[in-house]
Amino acid sequence: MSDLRLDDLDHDLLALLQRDASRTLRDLGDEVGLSPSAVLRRVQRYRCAGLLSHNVAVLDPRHVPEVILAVCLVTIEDDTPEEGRRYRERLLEVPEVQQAYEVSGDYDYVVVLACVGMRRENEVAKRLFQQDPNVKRYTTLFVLDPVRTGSALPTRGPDGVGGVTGATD
Amino acid sequence: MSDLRLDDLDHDLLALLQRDASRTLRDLGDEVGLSPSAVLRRVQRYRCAGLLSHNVAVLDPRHVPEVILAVCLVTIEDDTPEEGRRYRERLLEVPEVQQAYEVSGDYDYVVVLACVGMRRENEVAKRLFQQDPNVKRYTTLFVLDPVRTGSALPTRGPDGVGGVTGATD
DNA sequence: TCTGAAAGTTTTCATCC
DNA sequence: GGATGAAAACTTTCAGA
Repeated sequence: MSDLRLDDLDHDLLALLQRDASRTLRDLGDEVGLSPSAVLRRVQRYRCAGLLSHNVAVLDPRHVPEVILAVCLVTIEDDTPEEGRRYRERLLEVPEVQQAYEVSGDYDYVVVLACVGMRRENEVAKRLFQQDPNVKRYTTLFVLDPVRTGSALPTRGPDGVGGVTGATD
Repeated sequence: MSDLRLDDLDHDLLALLQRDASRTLRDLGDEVGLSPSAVLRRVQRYRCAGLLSHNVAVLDPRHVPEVILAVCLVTIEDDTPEEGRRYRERLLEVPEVQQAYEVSGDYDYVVVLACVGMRRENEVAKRLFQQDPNVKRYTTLFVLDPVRTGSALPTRGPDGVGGVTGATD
């Protein structure tokens, strides 16, 4: 794992790829002022470093009928690290768990569920929260409007903050 | 906007594409038992219907140093629909707002922030929550462990629930 | 609607600047 | 580091079953 210095072009490319990964190397190069092969060399560096992990297709939720999004705020019983590990494994077993975060503060976990139909939503909530012995209490916030979705990460901070590390193979 | 009937192969393909959109048509076809051109025809149907919107690159947060994820739970002052619209616009102006949901229940908005450095995190929280006249109160849950991230949607429910609609162009 | 082959791009790599 | 040009691979189209 070594440092991977990123210049402005790198930050731009990473932002573009996080918005749309289907653009050609030529297209990307035209936008940032580089040849296709120069873009490729940089992209390969990101991949080798483990910074760029993979590409995913994004579905438009408006075209998946009956899809329900819900944010669940979970408080767990005081438990051992081992029990926590097992609870996270149980979360990962359910494909409708779109996101799950262990957090600090007023709750212990934030879980985003994406289900087809309210019936499935209830099944999942029952399994993961009501019937789970590790869960003390939980509350569900149903999503009325997904104002913004995605998993884009910024790569640079306000000033010089934000070098990037990656494995050098 | 018309119905787009999906069979089991379609559900499988959509799940595969949401996991990894870089696989070739041949590769996908081999996995589900279809020729590359048959896969292409189906994928084009999803795109024309608006179901498949675009592809994005996923960064590994472990290789973006100083990246901080936080889930903010926001309660707003009673406001008009117009004020709500303007608040959502202010959220969308900030690139560090990775996700934002208007929700029902104990809070009004759930906002996921992804920032490089705690300093930037504080700047953004100040701007969007502390200084905003529409916000009554908010609480921040810092992410200790991103157990699962992503934006994958299921396309089928427990039983026959979950036909898919899309625009036919 | 699928298969299989042909045409057109894109990605990739070696080479040079 | 970046540009150029050739080779390989993939996507896309189309005729035929």
